[in-house]
Amino acid sequence: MAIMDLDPGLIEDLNKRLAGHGVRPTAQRLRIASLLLGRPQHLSAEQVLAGLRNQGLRVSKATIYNTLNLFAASGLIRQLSVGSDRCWFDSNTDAHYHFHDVDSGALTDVCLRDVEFQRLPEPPPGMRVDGIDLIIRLRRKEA
Amino acid sequence: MAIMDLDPGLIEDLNKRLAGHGVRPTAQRLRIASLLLGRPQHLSAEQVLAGLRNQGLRVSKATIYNTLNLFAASGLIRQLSVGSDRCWFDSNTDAHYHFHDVDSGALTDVCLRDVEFQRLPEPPPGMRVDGIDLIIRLRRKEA
DNA sequence: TTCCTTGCAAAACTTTTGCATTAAA
DNA sequence: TTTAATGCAAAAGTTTTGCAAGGAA
Repeated sequence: MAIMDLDPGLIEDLNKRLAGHGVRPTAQRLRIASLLLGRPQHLSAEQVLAGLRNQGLRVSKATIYNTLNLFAASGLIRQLSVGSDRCWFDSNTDAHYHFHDVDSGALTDVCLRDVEFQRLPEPPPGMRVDGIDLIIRLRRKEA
Repeated sequence: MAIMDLDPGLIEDLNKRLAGHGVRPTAQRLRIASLLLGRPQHLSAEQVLAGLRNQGLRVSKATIYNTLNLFAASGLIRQLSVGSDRCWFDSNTDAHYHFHDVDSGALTDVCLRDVEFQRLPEPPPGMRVDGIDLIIRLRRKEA
């Protein structure tokens, strides 16, 4: 399956997004981008690898990690640490928060305006706030 | 070094804390508790292991993980996921939040009353909020 | 005895690295 | 031609598991 099998308009669009973040758009990167960036979602490296291989593509694990780390460093995606094991790559880079269903592990976005802070602490001297990670842990309601 | 080398009052105190959480107070567990629970701190499993071995104790990695997981499950400590790699065990179980210095990796407590929410989202139907993890990422302020 | 805890080694799992090959500028 | 990206395998790091031995109830 060649990169040309993707919709040309989509390729063009992803090309611009990658280039706009200083990322050279290679075939593998476009593949990964087309899998991940299409809609807001949270995928593990393993899921991205499996998704591409299900399309019949030949991709290596190293390239997956290289690319996901590159995307995260250049601001195309966000890396989330939720459980203790693997981490998640979030295609939604708008500021937002998360619900975390502790039982199922599921992550759901919480949009920015559903949370308002009345008070936040001053950062220590010489430091500035780089971002806020808010995870609302959920459990099933007892009867 | 026997467990008796610990202050008897401390042992008694830890004994009660463990028992109060349904954890049988064995020698190794008391050792780990005395290292971790004495003051608010964030330690990795590796750090707990090294701390005990520095005291000349013979402890296995499996026991460290067994015990830390048991402590976390019984509410004696909290497990934190911050970076993507290892996780941290927090001896402070009071509700609180964290600063995370992205450059150094350092974690600092933010006390409950330094954060106030004006609005929080409703949990999805059938779910209840189990807790809120708030991590304020910090970077050095540019000149 | 019986059940639980511990140590040790090995396994499992996630992520990174080294290096040769390939592709792109 | 020169640099960067990719695949593969191996390595590194963290956490879990299997099992035998030891301890407590």
